[in-house]
Amino acid sequence: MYQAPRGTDDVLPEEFPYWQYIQETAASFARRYGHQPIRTPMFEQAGVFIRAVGEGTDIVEKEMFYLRTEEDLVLRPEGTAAVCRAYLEHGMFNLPQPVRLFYFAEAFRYERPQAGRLRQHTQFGVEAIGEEDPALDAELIDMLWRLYASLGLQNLTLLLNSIGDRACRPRYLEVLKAYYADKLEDVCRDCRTRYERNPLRLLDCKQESCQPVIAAAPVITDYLCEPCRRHFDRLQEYLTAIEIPYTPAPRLVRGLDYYTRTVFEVVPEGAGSQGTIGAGGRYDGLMEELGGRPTPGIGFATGIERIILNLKQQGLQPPEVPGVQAYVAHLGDAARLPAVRLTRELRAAGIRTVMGLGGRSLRAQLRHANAVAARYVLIIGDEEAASDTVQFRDMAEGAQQRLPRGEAILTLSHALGTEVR
RNA sequence: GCGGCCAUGGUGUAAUGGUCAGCACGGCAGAUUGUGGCUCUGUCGGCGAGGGUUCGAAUCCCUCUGGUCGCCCCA
Repeated sequence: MYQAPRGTDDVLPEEFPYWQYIQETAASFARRYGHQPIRTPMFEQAGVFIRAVGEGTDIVEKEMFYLRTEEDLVLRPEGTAAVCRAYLEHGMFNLPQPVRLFYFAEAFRYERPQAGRLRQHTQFGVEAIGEEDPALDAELIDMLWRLYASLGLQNLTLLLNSIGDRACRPRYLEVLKAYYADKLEDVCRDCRTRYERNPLRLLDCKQESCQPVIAAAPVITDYLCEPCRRHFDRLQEYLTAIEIPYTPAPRLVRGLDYYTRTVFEVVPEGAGSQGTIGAGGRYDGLMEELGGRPTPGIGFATGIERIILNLKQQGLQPPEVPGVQAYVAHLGDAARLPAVRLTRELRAAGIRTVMGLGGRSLRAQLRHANAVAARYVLIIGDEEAASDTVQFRDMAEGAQQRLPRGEAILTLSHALGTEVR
């Protein structure tokens, strides 16, 4: 038997209420903040991500799905870089800035699957490009935070940090490396590698043995240049003003190289390693990396599957999605065509309808109607077919009456509270 | 990419080397002429795949596949 590929999930009908609920809520939030939808291809030239996400990152180095082509195409491993490519390609810098966008996009990463970590997952992403005002940072953080609240998620923590920019980060990294220089024997092997390749990630090490070293390490926020300092201070001012309870996280860094200044992450209480449900940050250097003019930007992404995981853990149910409203049961050869026509008419009237199939007994059809939770059943037999009437049955009440066909449709529409079109 | 645990019908499970792999839920059908939910009866359907050990394997061993937990990384 075939199985879905490793690390992928089928989303079955019973799961769809979650998806619909989250997507509708998220889209409505994005629009409320002035954002418009965008959709980019599932695959891109590999360079888009190599340039944007960074050559030394895990995503680029070992997690991209390369397609079998000569063009070096890869399945999109994240959303931001692709949207920035589209921004440049379509000259969106000619639009009123900032350009505010949102999207739902599948992302693909070749990783070892775990609960909350899939090879294909879906992100709700939001980007605001072309403005560096920290008030914009605050807006996006606000959107993400309120979205979770609106979905009913509890006990979340918003971690916030600034990782500086090209002006001040190199200086900090030197300080950090100087600090680590005489401690390399005390830290784990990975950290020794990080020391050479990506010192910022030293702070992110989870090894027990490295914690004391990290705890005493110099903190980047003490080394921010004046503009970054100011940006970060303002952002915190704004967040406080709009009552977003953030937690300063001076050691928070992110695994994508394009981030500058603001970075943030939302984690549930008691989060494991797959805990982060949403994260983002500013990427003021990214457009240049992709060959465009210097253009600031900020965005976030949140994983739909992880949101669902947390909704379930917290016992939160999505609103029910409507099911079948009417069922057309029929028996006898004379009722065959009238039943098909009636079904057609009901659907034309906007009523969600299914018809009994397979020439089954009336008993079987009613049982079926009950199983698919149809509230009303319209029954046509020989007599009804001959007189152009139907038996109109309310399954919940158990009441039934014979009505002329047209009247039955009106009665049904009325009962369902819908208008016949 | 590293380490641990796990794998029986669609779902949840029982059977720890030896009767046709049992049960529940579920699907379908039936319980007199054209009426659902409850009940009863019948029926459908399984040892993840491939090797090996053994007289004999769901059960022991190996490989693969998949899941899961921790690490790494990330949404």
